[in-house]
Amino acid sequence: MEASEKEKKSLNFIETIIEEDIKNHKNDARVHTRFPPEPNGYLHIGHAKSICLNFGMAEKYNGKCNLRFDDTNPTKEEMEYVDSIKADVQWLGFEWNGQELFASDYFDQLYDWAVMLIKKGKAYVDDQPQELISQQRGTPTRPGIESPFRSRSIDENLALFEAMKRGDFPNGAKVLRAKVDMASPNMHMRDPVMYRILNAPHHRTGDTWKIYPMYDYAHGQSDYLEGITHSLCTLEFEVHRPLYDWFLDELIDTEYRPRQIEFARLNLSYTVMSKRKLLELVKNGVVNGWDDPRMPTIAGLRRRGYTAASIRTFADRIGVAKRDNTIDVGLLEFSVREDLNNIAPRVMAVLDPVKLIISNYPEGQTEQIELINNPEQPEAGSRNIPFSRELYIERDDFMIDPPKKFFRLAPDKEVRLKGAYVVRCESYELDDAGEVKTIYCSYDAETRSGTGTKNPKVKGTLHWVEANTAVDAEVRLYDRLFNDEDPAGHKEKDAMEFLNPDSLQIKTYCKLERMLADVQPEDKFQFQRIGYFCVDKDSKAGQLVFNRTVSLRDTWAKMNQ
RNA sequence: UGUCCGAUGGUGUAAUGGUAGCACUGCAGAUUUUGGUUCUGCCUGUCAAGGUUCGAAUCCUUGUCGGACAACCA
Repeated sequence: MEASEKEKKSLNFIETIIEEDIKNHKNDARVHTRFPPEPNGYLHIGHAKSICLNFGMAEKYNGKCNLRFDDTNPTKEEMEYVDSIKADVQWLGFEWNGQELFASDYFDQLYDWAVMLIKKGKAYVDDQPQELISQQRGTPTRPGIESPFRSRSIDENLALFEAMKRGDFPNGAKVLRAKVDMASPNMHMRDPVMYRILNAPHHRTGDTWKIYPMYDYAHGQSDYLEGITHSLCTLEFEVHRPLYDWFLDELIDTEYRPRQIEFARLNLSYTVMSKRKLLELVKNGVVNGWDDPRMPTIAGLRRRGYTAASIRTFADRIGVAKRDNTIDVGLLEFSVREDLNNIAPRVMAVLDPVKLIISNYPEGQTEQIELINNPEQPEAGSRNIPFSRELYIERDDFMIDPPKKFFRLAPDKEVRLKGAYVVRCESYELDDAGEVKTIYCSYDAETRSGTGTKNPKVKGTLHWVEANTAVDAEVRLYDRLFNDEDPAGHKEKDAMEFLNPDSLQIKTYCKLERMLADVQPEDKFQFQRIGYFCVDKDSKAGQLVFNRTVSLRDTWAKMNQ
């Protein structure tokens, strides 16, 4: 049955290719992918798509997936990022094949191959400065012209390249170029640079190397050395593919060949995704670091309260194709709500408290109210919370002069207090500022939940917290960082002009039911009727801090828009 | 005035020459001691024009629109 279900499910274009390759016994019908981040920044939700794809294909086809750091540029890369990337991949729930790998593991082999290319007359040392080489490359619509050093003798090239390796020249003095075709309509084939001189220590190879390979020269061969079969990358590398194949053609002679396949990167509405823009947000202090809960980074989403499972489901839902796409950020929110709805314990929390006094409830009396922990999970059981004469309810749940469809509390109106009694608003008191200070109600002792004696139909049920036992907390309400659907998509305006000034709202005087006094960072809850919240890493006993992951669907708020 | 890639409801994604489906969103209703969840129903789509074919989202031609490419970045 499972097999027939699998057959029915349609394939994305990558799965189609893979299944075709398996059928043809290409590369011994192996499937081996890799996730190849450059360790120069934090992973974001776009990387998550790639991670889920690469690891997902390996899982689905009983293959393997490597984690390989593309560390060919020592001036940009740091060990710190290696660690954060590993942590993020693991948190997402994936296990890479063996040890993590590095392109720098292959520097020796890459060098030998470069020498081989020189000997074949397919590579040469160019002495020209960067600007000149750049000029000679032409433009997409005009062919380039050949470097005067292009026809150097093999021996000279060999000697020069070795001298480059030795460190005889300053940065930028020379480069090694592949001899391909300066007239190619593909810019990347116009004698691309293979090696540049970089007198910089590498985070793994230290001072061993003075020259470092370029991405194009390193990536395909790294894939080859690792036995990668399907090298999945984003669309912008499409034009690099002929070069990817060119190096492999010149260098190797086996039947096994890795194949580069490109897919469209993820774009999310109301979000920026480029490393540069993300860095700008951090550097300018718009957010508080890479793991700010408003950031689309894995670390940010995690701190925000997203579950790994919800991100994986999201990645499944958005699919994979080659056309440019912008996913509605609402789909991400839907995915996390769906997961949290199933797993998050329900608790009572009042974010904007106003005192409610039940005038006819005996002073000093307390009773225990039993509340279901999670209606979606009967086995999660129930708990008791105290109820007494003085409670807090949400300010929004009371209106002096309510509109017709307002199902909550108002003068002379009745509501049920969740799990407890039906109360009727008798009067209210304002403070000097004209804000509601206290609401006075009466209760009907026979309406207690579960007793069944009396169950009047009331339209609304409110959450509440017992005043004396409530614990205080700070709650951080997050909203989208940008007000514009495509903040980075404007030619004339910078994304930063569309920043949402209300992306963070801090509630300082929240009242929570007492069981929340003892929670740990990343613990997740549904604050009944409000949304999903998780404990922030800033939280301490006695100084609780919660982040709003996402609000509940709110048809009432929608009606009032 | 180059090369390559792409175009299916509002947003994504299927249909691989044979009934345009699914998800999200939106709308309407049912259930509900969360205005949550769940359930039901509905709206909305093949970029255009030709051609091939009994039959085209799918194949061909032309056009239109969008994207990528000119780091010693990845």
